[in-house]
Amino acid sequence: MSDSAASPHRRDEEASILHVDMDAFFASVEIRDDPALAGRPVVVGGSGDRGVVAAASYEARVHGIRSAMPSARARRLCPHAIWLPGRYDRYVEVSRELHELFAEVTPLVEGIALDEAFLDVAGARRLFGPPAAIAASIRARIHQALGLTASVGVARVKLLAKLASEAAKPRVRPTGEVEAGAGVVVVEPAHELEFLHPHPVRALWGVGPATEKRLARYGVRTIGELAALPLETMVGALGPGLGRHLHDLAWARDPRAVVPDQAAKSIGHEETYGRDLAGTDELRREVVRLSDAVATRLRRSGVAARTVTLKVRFPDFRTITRSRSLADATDVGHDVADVAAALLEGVDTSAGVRLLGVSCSHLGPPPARQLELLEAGAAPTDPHRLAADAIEGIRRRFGDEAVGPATLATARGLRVKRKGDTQWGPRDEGA
DNA sequence: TCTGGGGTCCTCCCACTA
DNA sequence: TCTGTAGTGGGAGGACCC
Repeated sequence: MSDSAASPHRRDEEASILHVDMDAFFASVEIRDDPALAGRPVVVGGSGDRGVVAAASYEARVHGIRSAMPSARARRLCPHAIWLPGRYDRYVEVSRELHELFAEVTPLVEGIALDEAFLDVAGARRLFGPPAAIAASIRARIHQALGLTASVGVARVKLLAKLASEAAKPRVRPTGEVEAGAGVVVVEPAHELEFLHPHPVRALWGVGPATEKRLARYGVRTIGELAALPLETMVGALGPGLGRHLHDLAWARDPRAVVPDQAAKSIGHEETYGRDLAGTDELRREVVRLSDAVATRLRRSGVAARTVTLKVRFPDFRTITRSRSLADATDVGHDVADVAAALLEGVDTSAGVRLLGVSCSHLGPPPARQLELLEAGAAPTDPHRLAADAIEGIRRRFGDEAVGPATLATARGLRVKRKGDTQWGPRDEGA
């Protein structure tokens, strides 16, 4: 038997993928920026009744508070917690600094969220040593440069690197004490299944509440139990796509590479309102506001969209989407709003509206650039586009609130939507 | 327990076309 | 011309991720 047959993986497939995950990121940034918060239960998230927890310090987690938990429940669990609304722009800034540190090690960085990324360090070994040493040094650099702590998982494939970083994190003991984490956990290729199989199926990428429930009907609760199931059974239970995918993951087969700088496939905004919206005028105004924000981001990203999707959530939480594709791609707020408003007209909103969303997909080069390709020097002649160009120029100089659709004007200025301004739910109207 | 925002991907259905 | 079929793209919705 050859070496490659005796071991589960080829020798060149070493553990060289890192998953770096910041610990309680948003809360930690707040505590770092205001040391008076240190050691106290800090919760970042929407403080209103319809908000959710974005991040909780470990002192808050001791009380059972977790991210994505409804704020009302978190408040009951820990009434004396310190609530912060979150500063999205600040987290983006810190995340950028974090990525600068990653770039010192490898260009192969795939950002997953503001606070986590995969790094492929196979090519960095000659300069920086084995992946485990790179992981420890990145962790130390983050602490030294940013004053924040991270947990790092190292493995041959993404799935295992992610589970390893989770295993490296601090945790709350049942006694309520916070136990420091290992900081770095390496899953050696020879011990992958031993590490993977005791995890619950929910730990697999692609298994949420619905799939977990379906698997439970087959008596499958752990990844090891899932791995023991024949592939045909998995395909029968979950369909060919998901069934095969999960079966592979359960055997530590995860072919996904670390892919840096992936272009966005859609750009959108949605907002849950503190009170349900009613009335055509109010809804239409919100559609214009969301469309304006989406179009602004399209233009700043240098793309135009062919499909506009409107999302409506009713007071009973039923959610529908309606979309329409255009003959020509657009990045003009007026065009997006026109389509979104037409879609809204086809929806019965008499029961009220809890959430509205507008998103754009099928992204490609903007019309001006398409024209340029055909006819160098050609200028756009569409009046809405000319207006949009002018608005963009003014906003770049004087800020987003300087100019915008007339329908958004109020006595206190323009009500312009910004990314991250209601990230974790509507603001507490009493606050 | 009463559920955010910004995304991606997959599946199903339907209409159109060859 | 009609019918069956397969491929394709749009639209809708569900599941999932952080």
